[in-house]
Amino acid sequence: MLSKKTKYAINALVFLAKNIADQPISVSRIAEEQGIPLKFLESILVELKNARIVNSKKGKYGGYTLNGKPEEIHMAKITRLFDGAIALLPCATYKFYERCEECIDEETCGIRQVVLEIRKETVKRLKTATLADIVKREEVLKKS
Amino acid sequence: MLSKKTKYAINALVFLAKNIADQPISVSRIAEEQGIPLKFLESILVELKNARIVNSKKGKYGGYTLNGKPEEIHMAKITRLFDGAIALLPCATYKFYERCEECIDEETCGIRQVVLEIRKETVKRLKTATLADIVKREEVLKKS
DNA sequence: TTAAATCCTACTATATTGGTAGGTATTATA
DNA sequence: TATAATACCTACCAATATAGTAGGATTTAA
Repeated sequence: MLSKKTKYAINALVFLAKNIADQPISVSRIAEEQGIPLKFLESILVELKNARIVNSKKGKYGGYTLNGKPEEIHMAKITRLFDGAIALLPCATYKFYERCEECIDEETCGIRQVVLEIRKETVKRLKTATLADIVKREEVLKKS
Repeated sequence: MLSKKTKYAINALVFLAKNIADQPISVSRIAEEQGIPLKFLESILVELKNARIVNSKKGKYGGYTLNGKPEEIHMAKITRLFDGAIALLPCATYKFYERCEECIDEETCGIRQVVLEIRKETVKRLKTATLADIVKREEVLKKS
């Protein structure tokens, strides 16, 4: 499962992607419109800023903007930032690899092979799910 | 991530699949050979028994056997038993469905659509990963 | 009768999740 | 220059899940 933090982050980013303008958007506005607890969202946006996924502008009329095009920011990156590994087992990730403690022979582990295939497929799909892709999907869904 | 409980359960079941005989296999033997804490494995096997995935025989020379063919027992079932939902969001599962609290319109949610597709693909692969399939994969891997 | 097994109930330590509280620093504008 | 609105920082906290452990009761083959 994605944590609420990740889900909130994606929601906030999609909101930013839908509201690109000259003025940055404040945390309180995002929190209100997306139904996210204000203080929690604040901490999420600071993390997104440290990861250079958004830009911030301090002071009055400050707020956040996307750092990059909506086509470049995808769910895989956000998920990894907040939840860590995407794979179902530590031995099947490449960004957060760890050996399975109880595993006898990783190289010939059938479970790992299955999980590797699932991770590959999942990451591919999460990378395709850019902010632009999500916005587009919602437009299509609203029409039908 | 799969919990250790799920991973242990799959390991134990694969072990049972590799060692089908007239006599049931005791928890202590599985624990020893698979490197799983004995008491923890006991509780796992009781759950598997209650879910009718294994049979048990009490008393001396008792132990566990698979309830069903290795071709019929798959990772999706085990994962759902111990970890619950497979999908990345509660709104994208059918066995454990729950609405996302903060979601404004589930029907037109682009994130949900992505997650639904991932769940579908993942479940398909986990269902293909039967005990027989895992054993077969390991045989192939050992040859190369 | 005994040894070896499953099964049952209760407990526990640690980490993670999903927040809250309170204040500081920065900046546009009146 | 004062003020209001904003990002940013530090610390805390309650609830839940995870990964077990402890100690026995019950069952059964020999």
